[in-house]
Amino acid sequence: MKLDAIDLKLLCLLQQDCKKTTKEYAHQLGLSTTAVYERIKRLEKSGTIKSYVALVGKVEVDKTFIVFCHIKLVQHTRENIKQFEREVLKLEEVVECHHLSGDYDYLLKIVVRDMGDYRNFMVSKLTAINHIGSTQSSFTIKEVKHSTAIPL
Amino acid sequence: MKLDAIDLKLLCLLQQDCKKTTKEYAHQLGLSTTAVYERIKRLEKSGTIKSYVALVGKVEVDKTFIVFCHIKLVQHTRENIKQFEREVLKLEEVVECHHLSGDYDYLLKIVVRDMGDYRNFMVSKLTAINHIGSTQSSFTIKEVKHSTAIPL
DNA sequence: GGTGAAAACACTCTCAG
DNA sequence: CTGAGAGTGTTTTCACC
Repeated sequence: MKLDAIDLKLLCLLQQDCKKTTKEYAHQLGLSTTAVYERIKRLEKSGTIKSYVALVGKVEVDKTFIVFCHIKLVQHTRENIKQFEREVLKLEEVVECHHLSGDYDYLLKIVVRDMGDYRNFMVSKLTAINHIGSTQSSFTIKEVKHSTAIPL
Repeated sequence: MKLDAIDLKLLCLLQQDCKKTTKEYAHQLGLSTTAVYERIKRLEKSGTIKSYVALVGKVEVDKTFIVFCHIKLVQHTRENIKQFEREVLKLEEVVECHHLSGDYDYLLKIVVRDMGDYRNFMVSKLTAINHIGSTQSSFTIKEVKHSTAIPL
């Protein structure tokens, strides 16, 4: 879909806070509420806006242990890749999984409570998946920045 | 703050979709709308719910090039670390920055349009930051999984 | 494509129990 | 936590620019 400058500005606002009133967005964009209302509906229907979600504080729910785990498969057959990805999707602790270029095949971002929980996750869930050759985990000492907004 | 089982269930629902009506959450939780209304307000005020945001499709806004960039600093003085982190926060293309354990010091997640834009970003923005020793970039071939929800 | 008003509706929020 | 009521925002349509 074609997006003009106002659409991008609106998306920026919605990526920061989606619970304001249409009136307020209209004010910030210098448009009428109707115009903004219709733009939002259009963005929703076109799939540009995928969903509206609540962001939860890691500290408040006691899930502050973030791990990045690089994974190498033993063999890169189509079947192995498919099966690995299917299994990873089932693991709720894995919040992101990227098929990467470079030395390692995959990068997983895992969110758990502490090192003990991570060990349990590794032993009973992750390494239970077939075709994994090797893994390398790095732990987040400090989350310097985290944004869910796509830069526009 | 203390969270009971209902709070966690409610947070799960809100992490998936925050635009439903209180009535609907009440129905799914088997409570009255008022009870759910007050729980949500409590979660907001305690900071457990940090914000409500729109999630935007990468494809639809033409920002499908995701890069993970490992960074090593030349020297780990307190001043270097502070300055590096301050500079990184200013870069809108960087959606995540983690201070990591292991070989490299930082892991950055960068979202741009294509390889050309990434090169520009590297040359004119990232490498302009002081104290960077070496970098290593991996490109996402496929985003297998991406969730903004913390597993609860 | 945008505006402004108005009507119908639904939800938020408060309060008494 | 419940249920009902008052207040408010959304949603839709309309005539018009």
